[in-house]
Amino acid sequence: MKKCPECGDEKLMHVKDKGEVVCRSCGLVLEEKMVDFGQEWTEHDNNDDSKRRAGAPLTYTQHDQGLGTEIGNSSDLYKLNNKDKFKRLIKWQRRVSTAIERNLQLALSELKRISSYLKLAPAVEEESARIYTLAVQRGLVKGRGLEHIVAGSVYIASRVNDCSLTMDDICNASGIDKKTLGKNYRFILRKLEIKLMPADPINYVYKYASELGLSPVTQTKALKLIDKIKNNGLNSGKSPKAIAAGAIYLAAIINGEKRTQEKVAMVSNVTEVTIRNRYKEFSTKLGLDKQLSKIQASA
DNA sequence: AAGACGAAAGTGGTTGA
DNA sequence: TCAACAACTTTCGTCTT
Repeated sequence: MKKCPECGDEKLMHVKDKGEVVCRSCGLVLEEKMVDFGQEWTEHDNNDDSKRRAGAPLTYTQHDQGLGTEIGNSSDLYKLNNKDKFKRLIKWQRRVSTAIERNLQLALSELKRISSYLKLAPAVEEESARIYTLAVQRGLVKGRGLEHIVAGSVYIASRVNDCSLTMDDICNASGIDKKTLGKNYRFILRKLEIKLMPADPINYVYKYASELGLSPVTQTKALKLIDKIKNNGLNSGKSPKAIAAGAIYLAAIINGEKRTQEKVAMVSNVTEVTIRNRYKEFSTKLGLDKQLSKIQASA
């Protein structure tokens, strides 16, 4: 059993889908982004080639998924048979591949641009490309800006993958205003019948806490608060950013690492008013107000 | 002077008729 | 499609430390 080098505790936990191992007591991240490079099948005898694959993996980030084949003009067949037939084939391949593929080429280069600007994880980029490809195939891009659908796909992919990108981030990267992005991503959701879970405040806690320079203890305190908030149904209908910000503000005070509302508002992109409303609500409804006024009295 | 507080008015999203 | 509603924002004056 592994121990946490920080506090020596053995209670380690896996954070879902993130490939991280975190110490339950102090919040230290021990391992992150673990990838298993081994093969995913068991080899029973050395001659079993049935599951081996060849070639590059399929990817949606290339317009033909990396599988494109072109009719060449130097093949033996070309030389042997009549040339007219092959010229016609080449011509037709070009024609057929134009509409959707050219669109995809353009869109994917836009996606690459956004992706590198936001430093997206490859999995998120891949998912964005997949969603976009589906959208094109269903003809959703017709009559709409290509870049709008790209931005929408990126937003959906980031939500699906629980990475803490906000609409504002995507807007900055793509130069599209929030209203348009909102319209388009919901349009894609509806047409592709994708169901989106509300974003989890927990994903924002890691980000905000590190930007505020808060200790791991405070971070885990905030996570525990969010747990309670969820159990008491205080999260429904509220913005996950606001919940994370409020919980962090409260956790920081309780742990004697107080940050000003202004600073928390800065990193979380919620207003001080909202942080006040949330943390007040949390402290009263979770019965922390007495503890809180004690701390504030002694400060 | 900085930070916290809360009222008032406005915005955008959701829901239900 | 429209109205009602809660959450959130913006702005601003006041209070506290």
